[in-house]
Amino acid sequence: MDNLKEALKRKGINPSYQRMKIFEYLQGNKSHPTVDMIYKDLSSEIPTLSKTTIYNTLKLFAEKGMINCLLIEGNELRFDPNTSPHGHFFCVKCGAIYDVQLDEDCIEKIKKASSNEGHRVSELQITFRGICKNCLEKLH
Amino acid sequence: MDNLKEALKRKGINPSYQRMKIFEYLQGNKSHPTVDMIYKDLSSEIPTLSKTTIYNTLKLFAEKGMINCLLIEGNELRFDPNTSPHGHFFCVKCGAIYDVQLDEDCIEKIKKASSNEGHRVSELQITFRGICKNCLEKLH
DNA sequence: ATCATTGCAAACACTTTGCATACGC
DNA sequence: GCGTATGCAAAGTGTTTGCAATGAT
Repeated sequence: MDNLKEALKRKGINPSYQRMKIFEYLQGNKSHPTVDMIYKDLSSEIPTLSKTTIYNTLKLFAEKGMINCLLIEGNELRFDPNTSPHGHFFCVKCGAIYDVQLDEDCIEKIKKASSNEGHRVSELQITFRGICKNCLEKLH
Repeated sequence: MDNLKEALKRKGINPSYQRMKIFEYLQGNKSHPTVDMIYKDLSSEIPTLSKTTIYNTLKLFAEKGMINCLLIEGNELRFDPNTSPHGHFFCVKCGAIYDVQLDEDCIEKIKKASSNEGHRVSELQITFRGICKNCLEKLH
């Protein structure tokens, strides 16, 4: 718990109990959870937890560059503690989201395509949609 | 108007007045409009037009592969009549969305990265965020 | 007459806001 | 004690649904 506290402090974030718990949850959960998932999973441990706090906390984390907000499916935000450049595969069948490692050269090349048109690119989101490995196997 | 009618028929879509008008609007408007933009722009011409009809029509067009639905910013769907593979640049300052031409080889390479992990990719969305050319120029 | 399309109103789902309470130094 | 963090309730926003009215053949 102390290392969580230190990690938040280092980012200039006051390490309250809720913030530490949400941060811990994100670290141990790479499934790109929604606010609702975080709420459901943590409210047994923190019965008074409110969604407002989760929204506030995630917004704060995102502002400090600790997590990325993803808009992948429907109207639900998802949160990703992995801020290194990578893509996401969304399974239209089961709704799972997988990280996809991408070739660095390709990412640079693609970023340049946009810069070349005169825009200043700060972020790049690459999202795949299709049917995931697990669902494909179940079809047999 | 007749060529619009034919285009819809060819796709197996009953060419009602509303559908033709919405299709025409999309053809002449490459700014990736939202439902609200379409509604505001067309309701002067079609005073009885309802958003439900726009939603229904766009859903139908998307199912027939005539347009793509984009989830780029906030919680608003955007619609793109250009179904060839390309990326989108979203300006965080003015909200404009630009098409970005992408290197075909790169797209193929990136698609493979995901297929290699065992998933079956059917769609790929590439979205840039940053400050657009116009806004950069205004900063001087 | 029949079937598809339209469009209003209500329901929904996710997010944000306003504000009073509780917490921590 | 004071400033920040929390959390309830209400409002806001985009989308979907239910269903009656309309339109086309």
